[in-house]
Amino acid sequence: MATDTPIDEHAVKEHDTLKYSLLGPSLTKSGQDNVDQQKVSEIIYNASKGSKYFNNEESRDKNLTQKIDRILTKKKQLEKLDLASDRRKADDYIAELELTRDLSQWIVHIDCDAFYAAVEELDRPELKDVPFSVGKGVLTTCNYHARKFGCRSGMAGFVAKKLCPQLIQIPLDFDKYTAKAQEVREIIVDYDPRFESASIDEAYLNITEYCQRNEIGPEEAIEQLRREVHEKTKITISAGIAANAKLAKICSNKNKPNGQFRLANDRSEIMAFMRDLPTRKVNGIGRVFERELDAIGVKTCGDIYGYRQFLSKLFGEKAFAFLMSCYLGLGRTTVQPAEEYERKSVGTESTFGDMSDPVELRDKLRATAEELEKDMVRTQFKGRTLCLKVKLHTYEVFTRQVIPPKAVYVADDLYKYSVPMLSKLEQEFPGLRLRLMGLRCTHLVSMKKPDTMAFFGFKKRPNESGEPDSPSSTAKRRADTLEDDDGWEAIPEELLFEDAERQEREDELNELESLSQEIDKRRHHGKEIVPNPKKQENQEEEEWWDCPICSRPQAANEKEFNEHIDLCLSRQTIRDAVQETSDLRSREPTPAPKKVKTSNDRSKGVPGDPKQRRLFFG
DNA sequence: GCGGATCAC
DNA sequence: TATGGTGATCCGC
Repeated sequence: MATDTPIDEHAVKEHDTLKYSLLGPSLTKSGQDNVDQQKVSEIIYNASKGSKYFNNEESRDKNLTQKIDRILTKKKQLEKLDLASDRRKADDYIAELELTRDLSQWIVHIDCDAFYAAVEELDRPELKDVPFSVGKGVLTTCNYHARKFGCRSGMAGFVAKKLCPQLIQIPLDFDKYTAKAQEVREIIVDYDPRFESASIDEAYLNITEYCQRNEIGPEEAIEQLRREVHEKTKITISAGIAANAKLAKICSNKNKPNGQFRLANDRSEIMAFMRDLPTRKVNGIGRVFERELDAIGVKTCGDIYGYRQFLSKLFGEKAFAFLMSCYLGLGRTTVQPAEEYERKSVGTESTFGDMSDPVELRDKLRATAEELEKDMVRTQFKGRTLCLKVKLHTYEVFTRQVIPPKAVYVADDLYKYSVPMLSKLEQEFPGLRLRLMGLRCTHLVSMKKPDTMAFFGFKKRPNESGEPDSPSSTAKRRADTLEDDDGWEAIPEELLFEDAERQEREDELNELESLSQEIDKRRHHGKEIVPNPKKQENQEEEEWWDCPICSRPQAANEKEFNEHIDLCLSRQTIRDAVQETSDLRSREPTPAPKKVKTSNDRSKGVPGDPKQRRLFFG
């Protein structure tokens, strides 16, 4: 650092935080110990400087600095007050948490080392001794040779090339990684049949029972597991063994690659372990929260205790509870198959060259809708809410959502109901120019029949053997029956609308659907109402437009008219009536039975069908 | 409930 | 030449 030039101290600080941020989210990952971070940071900074990406990062960094200033101001105010009751509240909570401590399980987290790179090396042994990355535009992962140069996942390819000019970049082959991951799973299932896939290359196991049954210690068992995986798949894995999932996850990073670490199931050892652990090592504390905590003086999990009286007021109740569990080294001791988690959304998004032509944007939206339909069919869901995501050419991200009159999954519907959101954005940001577009369905309605029907109490006809369905046989069937059988009894009469009423509601549904189409046509392809404000002047003869929904005349102002229509469309009463009708009509009521609640675990893993899980950064 | 922000992988 | 995709959660309004 130049010390002879006088620089505004504040500017230097911002400079540094930005550089730190530009280093990327995987800074704490392994393989970086011998890297000169200062030099790497300088190269990344210079390679990025002036780009739109850089400008956006700079802007985000400034916002965060302001947010931190507000946090510090608030902390100063709090310090003037009597926080005895807050401290007592925290102490009571700690005592309460302590009662939940469970040291009776051996939980293991395993993590394949540089997984994608390792799989590629098996196919192409010549890669073993040279630095290479998987993924071209952006690195999804890279081998340990490349990491020595400062290359890491999430980094732009051209930046990585600056750090390591001889870097070889090879394309992704997701099917290959999935197949290899399956080989690994076939081995670990012997150690815990209910193991939990956390991603394509990570899993949690509870080996308590395995160790008891085989009269083997946890460390020995995991050494054996790792050896077996290596022998049979040629993949090396790292593992952490501890009393709960949070600790196991931290431990698996301790002796990476190809190593393991055990933290004893002992309260004081766990407390000592956490005391010196940097906050960033905990799953759920990222770059932002790390900076916020650092600003108030919390650098390690042990530091949390001394600030317990401030935390809930500064960061909220959830963060308070989470931080307390970090200080104590507590975490979940349950491990369960990923399929038993409830999926909450299905979505797709893609990046492209800057695009601002309204017709092109609509084509892109249509293509996105078609992609989403595929995923909705594959996962067997409809969505009650549809969410449009855009990223401007400046990298700013915006989302907009609507509640269509019925649960949707067909591309035509996805498109139909998302186009108005796009049009609105075009009004909001004249000359809208995008680099990314995405669609996502939430508030999912399952299209899988057996389970949902059982949940609502509809009985299956007696099966062929004549014996009634036991709960266990129902559960057993659930896993693999997706086919559309029609063996359900008629829906009990009392659950249906009266015929006349049902007919009426169906009519309402049909009418509303055709109305929506009409609205869409008139808004975006018709002559009376055009999204392009420039064309508006020519069609100002009419003073009023009739709302196609409520029939009431509205001022002939495009913006207000659209807003009125949105209001009409989203009227709760219509929505509910239509939703109920369409649900009953298709005999798929759903909300699938709530399966698992995610506790105060701040980790954001992606449960769901492991086969479909996409993982990019190993 | 909506939209922005953060996080994991 | 020029910085990802999928999914989850939390917060402020």
